[in-house]
Amino acid sequence: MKSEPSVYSLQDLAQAPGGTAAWDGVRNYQARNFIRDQMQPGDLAFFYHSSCAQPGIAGIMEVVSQPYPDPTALDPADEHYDPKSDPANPRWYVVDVRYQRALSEVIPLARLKQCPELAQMPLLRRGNRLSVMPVTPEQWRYILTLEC
DNA sequence: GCCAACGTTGGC
DNA sequence: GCCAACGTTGGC
Repeated sequence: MKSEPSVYSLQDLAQAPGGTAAWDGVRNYQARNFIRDQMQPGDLAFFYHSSCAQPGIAGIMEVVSQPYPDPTALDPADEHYDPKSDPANPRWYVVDVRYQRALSEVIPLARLKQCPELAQMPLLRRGNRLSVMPVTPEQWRYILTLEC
């Protein structure tokens, strides 16, 4: 799950009450589908820092809620408000995530790209712009071996 | 700041 | 339903 650290970083999540926050503001249908249809409490996720000096995987968090409608989409005062989202038929979804730990060092995108084992990851596909995407168990385990 | 890649919008 | 124009993402 990607976030720009200048907007919301792993450290921000760590300092949130209970280390927990709603992963809100996702406004892409494919990413929405992953949240709404695939995520369950107990799932783990990498926190990826994008659009920054060192893009890469910064830490690990846990999904701690079922998917539910994104409240920011229904709040006219919120910058992520979507007037086309209907409370009776919500268009956008969130899950709550809880900080688990930071990696010993950020695993840079450039390092991930060097690994043939990870070539199939959507994250590494050319032109990928998804902010939420799946990681296979094999990819997950392999990435953790890159942590020194 | 540049620009490639992609998603969305809207005219037809 | 097509597709050009536009906006956004995100690495570099």
